[in-house]
Amino acid sequence: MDAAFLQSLLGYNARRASLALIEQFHVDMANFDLRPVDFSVLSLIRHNPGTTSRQLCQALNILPPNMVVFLKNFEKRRLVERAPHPTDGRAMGLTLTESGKALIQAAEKTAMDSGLKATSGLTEIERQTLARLLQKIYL
Amino acid sequence: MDAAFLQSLLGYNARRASLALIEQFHVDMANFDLRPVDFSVLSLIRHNPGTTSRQLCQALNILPPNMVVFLKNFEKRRLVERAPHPTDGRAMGLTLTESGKALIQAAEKTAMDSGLKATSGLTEIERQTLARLLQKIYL
DNA sequence: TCAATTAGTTATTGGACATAACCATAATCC
DNA sequence: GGATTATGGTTATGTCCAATAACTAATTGA
Repeated sequence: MDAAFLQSLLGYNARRASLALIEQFHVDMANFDLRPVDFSVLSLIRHNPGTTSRQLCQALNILPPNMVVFLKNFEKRRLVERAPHPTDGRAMGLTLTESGKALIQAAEKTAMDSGLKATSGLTEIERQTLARLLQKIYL
Repeated sequence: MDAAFLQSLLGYNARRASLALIEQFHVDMANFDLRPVDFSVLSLIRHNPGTTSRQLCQALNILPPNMVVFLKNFEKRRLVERAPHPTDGRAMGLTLTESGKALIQAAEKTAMDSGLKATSGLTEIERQTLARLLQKIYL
């Protein structure tokens, strides 16, 4: 099967690689019960304590109604807590609970290892080049 | 918002870049009424006339029941024709109609331009490097 | 002050992908 | 050569995820 033309398209290559990485992610993160988007949200809260739902939506390109579902789920799992925002009465400041911190800390380590496993054919230099070029596209 | 950690993960970068490329694809391909997966299927049939549904499924990592829907749609639009396979009585050989050829030929040109537009911050060398590294992940 | 904007939420919809079960033909192997 | 297994294709269905519409409450700003 000749797929040479498709393989000349960056969109095709990016999508196929992305799916391969996500597949590995699912395997390695099974113990955490975290999908990629869950992981991203928790990681952002960890590194930006007190952030709001809206800020997370903008950072991750997620629509607010969907974020509500994620956060509600995190609260039910006692991973995230919501406190009144200090300056904006409409917003809620988001922070991780102790178990949330423990979970995302371990999950981040696992995610890094998963990425390395899925890109075992690349050198460390190539990984850095790849990350840099991909960021030039979406940032 | 500090997203430095997420940006160190290749999976995150690949997914975000992939979504950005697909978004541009949708804009530019609006006139063709082809989603990325439709485009990929038609392009493969163009470059592999006589191929079977199963071969397309394997090449694009699509499950057979979903491919049926795509191909049925293409037949309804008079873009693809199915003929009895010369050697396998179960299979059908897939070819493009004249209008199918005309459509995908124009669509391929548009898709290439779309990819260039979405990666305007990259040099041609960088695009080639990126494609090569991404293929190392999923091939 | 009051109109416009923003943060958050609820309910619902639509699309993409996966699963189960099935028929017809091919290939395999006593 | 006939039974068994595997494969190509199909139908129906289910699930998960992203998008839309509509709403409340609070803030901003002319």
